[in-house]
Amino acid sequence: MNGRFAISMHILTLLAKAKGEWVTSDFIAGSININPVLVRKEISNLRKKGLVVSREGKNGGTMLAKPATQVRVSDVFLATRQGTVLGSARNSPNPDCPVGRQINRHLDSLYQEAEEALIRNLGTSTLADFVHRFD
Amino acid sequence: MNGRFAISMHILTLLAKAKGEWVTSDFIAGSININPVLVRKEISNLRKKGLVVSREGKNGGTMLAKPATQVRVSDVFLATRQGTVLGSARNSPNPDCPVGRQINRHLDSLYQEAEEALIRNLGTSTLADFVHRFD
DNA sequence: ATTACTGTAATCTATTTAGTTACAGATTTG
DNA sequence: CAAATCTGTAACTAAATAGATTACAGTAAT
Repeated sequence: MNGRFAISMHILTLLAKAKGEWVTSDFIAGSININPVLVRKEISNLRKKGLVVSREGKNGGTMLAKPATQVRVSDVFLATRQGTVLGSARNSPNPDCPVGRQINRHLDSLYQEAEEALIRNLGTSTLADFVHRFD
Repeated sequence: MNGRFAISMHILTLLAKAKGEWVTSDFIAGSININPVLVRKEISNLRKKGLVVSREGKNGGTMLAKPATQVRVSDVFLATRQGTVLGSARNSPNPDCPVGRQINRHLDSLYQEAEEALIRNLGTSTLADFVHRFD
């Protein structure tokens, strides 16, 4: 995983704290200290995953699609990950070698089991729990 | 995590199967299908972590430093990871924002807990278990 | 009509990761 | 000791990925 999870958690935290208000991508970008376009791209992804809703035009912005108590941290993780957490970089091992021929398959199942443990852990807390950590 | 974990698991699997033989980086590179120098770099890291031993000169090579039953997959993970599994890319949030000021700290503890769950999972199997998966 | 937003494509830059070349040092073998 | 075969590393290049920027069309309020 990369910084996208962090950006999404930041966005969602701001939205949770602004309960019921439309928050602009410029405001969010100012808090994260990144470009507003990146924020909108990330929001676009969160919207596709059903976590937020947006409104265009003047006084527009974004808000949570559901209460923060109903968003698990694992939902955010699943929304932002690409590929696997462990090795994404895939080698092309030698098919003439007994180990090379099978290793990707075995690594895959190893990755999958480990990732399930990770997701189970992230599934034990919600966005609301995370927001409660802030002063 | 990146491809380094996969490369290290591949190396260690070959070493486990060649029990008691000095295996050359060229042979390993041929199985993984990458450059021998990359293999030696990775071996250098594994050696520093006490997982393998090497011998220079003619007929030299590398072998496991201890039985495959005594190497947990989590040891390999810990030997190859850099930074955290989840967000490595760190933003520099706005310190004037209450959320921006605290988020890195809260994300850190979230990451740490999740990573511990991952490591616990990887700690349940050994290199020997992994090697047994091969035909 | 103007202003303040979102949405997205296209492009550029920076960072990270992987691959390569080059060569010194170690050890065996003849 | 000389040749052959390895490791160990530094220095450099290339490729892949992530992040930033520009530009502009579309939408909604005033």
